[in-house]
Amino acid sequence: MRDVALQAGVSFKTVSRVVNGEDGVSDDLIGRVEAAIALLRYRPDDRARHLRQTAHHTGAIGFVMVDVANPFFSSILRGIEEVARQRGYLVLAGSTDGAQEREDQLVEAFIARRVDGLVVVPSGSVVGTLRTELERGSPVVFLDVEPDDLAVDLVRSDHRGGAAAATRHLIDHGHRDIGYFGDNPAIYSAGLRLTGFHDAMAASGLDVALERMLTGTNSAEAWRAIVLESLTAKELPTAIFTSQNFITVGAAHALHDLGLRNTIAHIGFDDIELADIVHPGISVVPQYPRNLGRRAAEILFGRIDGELHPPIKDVIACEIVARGSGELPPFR
Amino acid sequence: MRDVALQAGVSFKTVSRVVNGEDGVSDDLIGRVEAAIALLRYRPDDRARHLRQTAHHTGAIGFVMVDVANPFFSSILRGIEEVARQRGYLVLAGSTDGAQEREDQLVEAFIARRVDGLVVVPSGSVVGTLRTELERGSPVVFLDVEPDDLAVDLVRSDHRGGAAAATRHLIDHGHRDIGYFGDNPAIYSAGLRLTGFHDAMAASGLDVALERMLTGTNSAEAWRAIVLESLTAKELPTAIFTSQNFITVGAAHALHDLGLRNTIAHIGFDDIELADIVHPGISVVPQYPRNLGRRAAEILFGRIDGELHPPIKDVIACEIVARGSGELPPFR
DNA sequence: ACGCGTCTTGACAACGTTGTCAAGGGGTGT
DNA sequence: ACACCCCTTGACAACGTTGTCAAGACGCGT
Repeated sequence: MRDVALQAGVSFKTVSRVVNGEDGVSDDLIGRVEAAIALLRYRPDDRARHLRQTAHHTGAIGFVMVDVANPFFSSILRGIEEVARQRGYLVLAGSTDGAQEREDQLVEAFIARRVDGLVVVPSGSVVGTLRTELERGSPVVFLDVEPDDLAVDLVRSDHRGGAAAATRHLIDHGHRDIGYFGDNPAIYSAGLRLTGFHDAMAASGLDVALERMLTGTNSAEAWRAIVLESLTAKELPTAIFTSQNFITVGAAHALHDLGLRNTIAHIGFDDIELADIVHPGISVVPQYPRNLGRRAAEILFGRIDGELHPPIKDVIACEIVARGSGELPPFR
Repeated sequence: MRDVALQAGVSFKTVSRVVNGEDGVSDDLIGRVEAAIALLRYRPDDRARHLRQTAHHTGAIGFVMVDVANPFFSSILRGIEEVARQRGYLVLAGSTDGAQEREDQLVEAFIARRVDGLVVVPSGSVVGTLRTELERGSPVVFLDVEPDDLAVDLVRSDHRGGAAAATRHLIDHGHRDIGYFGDNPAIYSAGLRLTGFHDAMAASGLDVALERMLTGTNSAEAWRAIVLESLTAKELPTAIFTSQNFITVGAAHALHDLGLRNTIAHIGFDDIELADIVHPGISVVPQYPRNLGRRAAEILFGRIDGELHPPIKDVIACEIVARGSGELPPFR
């Protein structure tokens, strides 16, 4: 900016005025300054700009998720981005892979860059940097995961209700021996889904046939192997519930490998591409992640605008999409 | 920082020293400063930090893509993030939806925040803000799209070769009437894939049976309708090539709707979840987007580190994954 | 007791920008 | 001709941080 001022032969305050389109600058000077800007390829520095205007916002929000490569999260990100774009905001995003340490790093980096707010899918309980940030009063909206001891803004699907509905769906189709495959129940959503599964089983007085829970396994390939191995026991369940998109894909592959896709009923949490052209179609309890993201961003911007109402809890109901695999009768 | 200094009864320079872990501060003062930091919940401001150290880097790179919700791009982002994380870098990312205006906005916003470099999937020809940035000498790596008039670092798949191989694959299985579905060929990769298709057809002296190209259609649902409508003509092609993941999914659905999945051969560009458990499996020419992202980020960081070699052009070869649908014989 | 070096600490400028205020020029009303 | 006001322009401080340098305290050798 100094260079531009020198080139145009004006004070750098005048350059600032031109850059910001303030009026009260003569056409002559505007022309000279613009010429100098083009000549020197000057670009204003938002860091300095925001630094000076301490009261104002920085035009960026952060999104801390588990893994962008998971379409569930990238769709959420897309939803957040849509809302942010309308407001001229930028979204900083990062994947934690479920690691607390990485979550702390990301939150710290975002805060150091002075984002105006955060949408977070916490990895575990809310401790460390994130908790400090909440205490400082930074706008934070939780997504998918509800911290147990904090009153915060929250958007999530009804994991427990959805899982219970899915399980009941299998029971209603005559199944008694139902297997469950899910992430480590210490993960909030995974825990709730397991609880929902137990809810429905208990309500019908059924014992759980098979339960496999695993930590840190986030590829469909890994789950394929796990399900494959689990279903080679002599006593097979007549139906399975898979509590997450990668698991559903892995299990579908495994059932396919074993030639059991028409034998063992299957219903999954999260929707999946092509789920309706396989045969039988894969029945699921879909979430609508882009909407989750949009909603979270809307709440966040409300807070950024200074809205002070008590914490919002949006728990979005889940309904079953029946495509065939979840409606198979028990094979025995 | 001033407040922390006041609270601890030291100069703010001493606080700076403690925050940055410089030595030459007595244990007594370190203790007092740390207590004050905890008490006041102080967080350093990276904007001011980087502003002062003009020579140094800001620890962020930008990624401009078409749409994060497309797994192809979110996987690239993930790859970039992995490399960035190792270096302690943050990734700013944004979707353009293929709009030049939005691309300009994003590049401008990233530059205004002084990212150290950019990975870009340009929407059209390289004009406007991005071109100016290149001229200024900012490190930029192009991904998936090669600008026609610029010598730049580039990572992409061999769109033309891959499409030609896919088409030849169909021809080798006896097909003569082959239909093509793809994005507007003005889009770089779509154009090359169409050219590859034509290459293979021409090499075998075949006429193109059916060609549908569309602009701005980026949902599988929309493509399903388009393919559905195209395949109700009396004279059906015996095979189709779909040049992108959403199109492949849409076409698979459409073929399924028409009961033609076992009749019309089908091969697609980009891999797809579940492509191997449908029947027949969907043959594809996969890309490995996470690797593309990693590679682009590595080149970018090389430039950021000041490497000066001539532009790198990584054109990654594509091979066919045969799963059944691409190996169906002509039905007539 | 004095000079010297080392170690700790602080004062101040600088980074690139905007907010505040004052100075100068020109026009208008009397 | 003079007072007044408005319009344009610039000087300077401030934002939160780090780099530079100097000042003071302390220990050691003579």
